[in-house]
Amino acid sequence: MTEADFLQGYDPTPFDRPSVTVDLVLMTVVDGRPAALLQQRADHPFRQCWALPGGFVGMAEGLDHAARRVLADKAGMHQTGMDESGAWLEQLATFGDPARDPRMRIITVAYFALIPADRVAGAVAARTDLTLAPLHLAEDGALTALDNSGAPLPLAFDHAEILRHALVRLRGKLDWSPIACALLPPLFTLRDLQRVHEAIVGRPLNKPAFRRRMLDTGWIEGTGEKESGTSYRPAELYRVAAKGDAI
Amino acid sequence: MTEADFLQGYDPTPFDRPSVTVDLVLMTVVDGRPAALLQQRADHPFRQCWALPGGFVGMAEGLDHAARRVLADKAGMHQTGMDESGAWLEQLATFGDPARDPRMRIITVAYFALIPADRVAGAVAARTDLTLAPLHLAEDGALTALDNSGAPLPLAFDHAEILRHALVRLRGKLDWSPIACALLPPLFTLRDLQRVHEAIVGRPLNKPAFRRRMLDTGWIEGTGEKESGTSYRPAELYRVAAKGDAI
DNA sequence: GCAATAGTGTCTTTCAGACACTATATC
DNA sequence: GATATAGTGTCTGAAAGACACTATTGC
Repeated sequence: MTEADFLQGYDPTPFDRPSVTVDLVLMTVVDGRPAALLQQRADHPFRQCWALPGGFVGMAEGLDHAARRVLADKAGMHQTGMDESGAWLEQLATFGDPARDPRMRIITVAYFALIPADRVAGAVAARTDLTLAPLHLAEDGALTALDNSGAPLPLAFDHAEILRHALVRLRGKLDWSPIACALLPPLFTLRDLQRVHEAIVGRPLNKPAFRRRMLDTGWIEGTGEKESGTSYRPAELYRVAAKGDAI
Repeated sequence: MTEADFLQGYDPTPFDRPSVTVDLVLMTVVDGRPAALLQQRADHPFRQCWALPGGFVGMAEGLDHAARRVLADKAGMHQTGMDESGAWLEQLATFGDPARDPRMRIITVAYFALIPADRVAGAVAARTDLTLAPLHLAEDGALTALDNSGAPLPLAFDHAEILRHALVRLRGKLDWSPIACALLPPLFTLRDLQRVHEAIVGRPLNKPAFRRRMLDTGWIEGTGEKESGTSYRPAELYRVAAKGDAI
């Protein structure tokens, strides 16, 4: 029997199957702190709790595609120019505890997106069910998302755990990938980049050392242009280098 | 309506769903090279090709549990003592291209296990459909699994891609986690550990520097015991320290 | 003593942190 | 010129690579 014959007679129906969703941790930096986009649930379960934007994976749709769709639709972003302009999207991990959703067995593939704060702010301001919640990682590893007053937000499902993974991953990749550039506009100064790094690692960094390190990596390149609108010496504008390594 | 009421009336059936499997990259070091356990397929599709051991995720079973079950069953290992003695198991990534399996939509969560070579060798020798294939990562990033004669093995599905991810992950974690110790017996010498590191990174390492680095991390601790059976000066035996950090 | 490897002392190089200094814009 | 920040020169200390040396076992 050839493989083609085999496939023609194959019955794919006998077993019960879990549902598969994609959840998106859309992170950015607001007021010097890492923050994630959360959506307040209108329905049970976990009504009124805050959840990551997500959606079911279509039967003919790849996982990355589903994540991109959630980024464009549910997260309230406009699809226009989302990918070209350097939104960082990568798979984070998959969460499949049988009890993680009380309705039914749902396995979720968590993704991790980075976008400059100003690109998200508009969508958040236009909708009351969305918020950019600052994240706080305690010494003991517990993660909390905070509201405007600094009080912890109630999180739905296992989303606190997913957020924790995302923040740990973001911190871990800072030193060996140009990931932080995805949180800045296409043109940025080294000061801007340093502030993003400081927000994520949670402590001040040494200026000359940071500058040396960034320029040595080859991740970014100077444009020769300078920023404008400052009342002091304007800094040079940089952009992500064409040969920035992926993954 | 309370959440309990909602759940009682919830109908989880309406949508079509993908199948979800777990695939296991069981890696070890053989003859100074990284190698992975592969199983030759007896059936279509990809008959005669080599595949990662895997299995469907049960409806009431967590992902980690499924991976552990595959490690114990399909990989031909005996369950006895598998976890206590430090087999490393962690989630790698999830692969869900709609066309990755010609039968139907199967999303697979890949796991990554590390076991000392001698623990796998017995199971492999006892079965003709299992092999420990040395892995070769080319300069251009392409991964090939080799047979005894050094010829590339034909790999099923997207398993070459999964193997590539596993080897890249293993290399990346070497420097900041005690992961390599999982490829050695409970007691080992610093020379053994260095050889494992050299096998994975693919180049010789400096002895004093390696020794300093390993002892400074606190990942391992000396036992005071020495190896026996050598015809030269016996080396001290080390073990993984009790406070070795996880993740 | 010989062979073989374990384990260490130390020099050099490299790189991060720290600090002070110079440079350049607006006002 | 005052001010504020950009950007750099240089010292110091920590850690890696390299090499040679001493130590300890079996034969």
